[in-house]
Amino acid sequence: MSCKASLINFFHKLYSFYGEQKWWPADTPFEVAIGAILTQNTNWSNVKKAIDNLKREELLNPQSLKHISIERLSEVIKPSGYYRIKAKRIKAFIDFLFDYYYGNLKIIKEQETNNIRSQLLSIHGIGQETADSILLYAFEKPVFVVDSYTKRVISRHKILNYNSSYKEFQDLFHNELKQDVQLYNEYHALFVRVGKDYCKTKPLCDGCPLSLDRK
DNA sequence: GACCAGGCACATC
DNA sequence: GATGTGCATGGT
Repeated sequence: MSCKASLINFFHKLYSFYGEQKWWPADTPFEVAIGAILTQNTNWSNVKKAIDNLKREELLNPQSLKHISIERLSEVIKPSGYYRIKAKRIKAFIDFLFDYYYGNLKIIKEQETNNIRSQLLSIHGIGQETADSILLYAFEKPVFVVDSYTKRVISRHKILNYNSSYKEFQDLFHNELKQDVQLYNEYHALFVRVGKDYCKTKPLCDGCPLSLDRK
């Protein structure tokens, strides 16, 4: 089928239009994981404020987050929105980290990808997109991250229905593209970039590098 | 003031 | 399995 050509073609169009995105914007894998939780249904500019707060308070490390109260954590991450829920989710992640891995992310990375994924999914507040973001951007595993922008673009091009499952979208990319961490890294980041610019009200409208009107 | 943003869990049918 | 709802801030 022509999906292979289409998907890699989309990638090249986006890449030549926007260039390298240099994701994930974080200094450490741990920061990626916390950022992945904070960015759930939230603009990154708000997440950045929360992360800056955590850094300023010297809280952006497993030990500090293990000992901080959930109330205090809520206040620090407030700008990211949904702060009460996200504080619980971060705590659940930290508990997992200390219950099974001595608070050390490096130990997790050595395991098989699907094994890590199911462990992440068992943590309260970590769903498929958050788990896959951590797998790809923190652990550098070749897992394609599907987000709302991805679904909009793919469904607008009538490759899949918008209501298709997460797995169906992910399988599309896994099957049609080579399993390549750098490719998946850049591709997802480019979807987010093009989504921010063009997908708000009129996805793939005039001027968008993936516009339906230009071939 | 309305609308949106790099989701997820939970209730209900 | 599908659908609806609560969660919340800050930018446009």
